[in-house]
Amino acid sequence: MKGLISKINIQINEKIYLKNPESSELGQRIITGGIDLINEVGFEAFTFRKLGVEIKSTEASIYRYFESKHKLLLYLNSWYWNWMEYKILFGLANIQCPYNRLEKAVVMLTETITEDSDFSHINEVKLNKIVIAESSKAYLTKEVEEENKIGAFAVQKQLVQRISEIILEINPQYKYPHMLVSTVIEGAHLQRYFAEHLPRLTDVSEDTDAITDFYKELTLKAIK
Amino acid sequence: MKGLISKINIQINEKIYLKNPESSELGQRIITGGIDLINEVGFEAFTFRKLGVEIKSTEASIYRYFESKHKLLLYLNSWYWNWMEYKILFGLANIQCPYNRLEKAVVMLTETITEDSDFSHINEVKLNKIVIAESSKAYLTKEVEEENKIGAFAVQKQLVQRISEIILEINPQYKYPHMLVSTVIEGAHLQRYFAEHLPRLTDVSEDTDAITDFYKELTLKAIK
DNA sequence: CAACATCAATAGTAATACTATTATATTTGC
DNA sequence: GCAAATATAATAGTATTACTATTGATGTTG
Repeated sequence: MKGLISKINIQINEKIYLKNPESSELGQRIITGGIDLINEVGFEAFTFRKLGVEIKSTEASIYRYFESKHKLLLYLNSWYWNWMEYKILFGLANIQCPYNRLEKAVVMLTETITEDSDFSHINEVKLNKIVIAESSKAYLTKEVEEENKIGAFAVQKQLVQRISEIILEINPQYKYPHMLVSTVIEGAHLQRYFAEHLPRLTDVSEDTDAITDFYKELTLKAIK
Repeated sequence: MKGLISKINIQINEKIYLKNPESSELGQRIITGGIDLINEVGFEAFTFRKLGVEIKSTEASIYRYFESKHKLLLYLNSWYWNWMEYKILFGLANIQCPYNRLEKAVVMLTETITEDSDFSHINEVKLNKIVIAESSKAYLTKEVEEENKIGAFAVQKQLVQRISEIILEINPQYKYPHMLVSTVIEGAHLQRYFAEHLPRLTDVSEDTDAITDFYKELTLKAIK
């Protein structure tokens, strides 16, 4: 089982980094250590200096790999969505019925990641937490459009496109497939965050996964 | 018309500021100037020093009113949701049918603000842009829970609660009213942002207001 | 094995977020 | 009516942050 997926090499847009962190041992430590530290202190308090101490390197060396901490966040975000796309592609491979395909995709997009696939030095459970709490900061900036031009958000857009196509297969008349998919993706992340920190904004239930349930139901009703 | 609404005084949680910006002329300049500057340069690049120059005061004087730029953002956010609650309360006053009440509320929550109500020194059109692009940064921090404890997000929570109650009036069996409402509110903001900066993630149409249309339809179908 | 490229460390700079202290008005109590 | 108390904002900082210029060490190739 591990065989197939472990061979997958996640390719990140070259314009996001200065030097490919996959290409050296220090680069990999920057990524794993960065994920740990951002999770620990949050993106605002995260600095390359602190990361340097953590991974026993220096600020300046980290700047060889990433122009800024914002670019590192773009990298992590891209990695996550690349990984998610593989995961979904793989998960949908044997499903023919578009209804079932859509349902499975929504579940995979909205469920919490609880297992590290372990095919790289990147822990997807921790990375999922960063995507939930920090990734909107990757595009809510004055630089979005330039970063979009260099392809920093291409993976997400492709994934939204792919799932929109399944929706159109089910209901070719449906007017808002992209809005629905991006609402589900971003909404689910927000709900997970709310459930943990601002429960009054959500409807948490202990046993079943209310968030996945809610978005599954919402999607299927919306495209009817 | 202006009579009624102009008498409304928006009260902000005292724990958010050091000195009430409504209480002095400088305080009001901090708010109006702050809104302008955040809109212009974005929250990351916004500093109290720059604001001081803009409003012909100083950094230190602004620190008399707000402990940090983050607290100023919390203030603007609270002000906006307080204003929105008044607006919705007012807008629903003469509507009896819960279906129509819900529909009107969703429209008011998701439409773009194009007119400044002009009953204060605060421009709601500009403030709406800040809420869309920056307000998630108000709660996506490691300090959320403490800030939540002092009531920084009480207004939003109350509004979500109010609209959830309308939903339950229509369908008392519906399991996820809070999730639906917060998904609609945050989703609509995100879609407006995407439509402007990352159109591939949405379905923009020039003539009608696709975003309001989408969320109206989504809400009504969801609670069926 | 010399030329060249790759790599990471030292030691900075400019700008940012935030504060301690003082000077100047304004209000209040008697 | 004026001294004491208070409100107000300015000056002049500090500590930290994001980011860079330069150099020395290591590895690679013709």
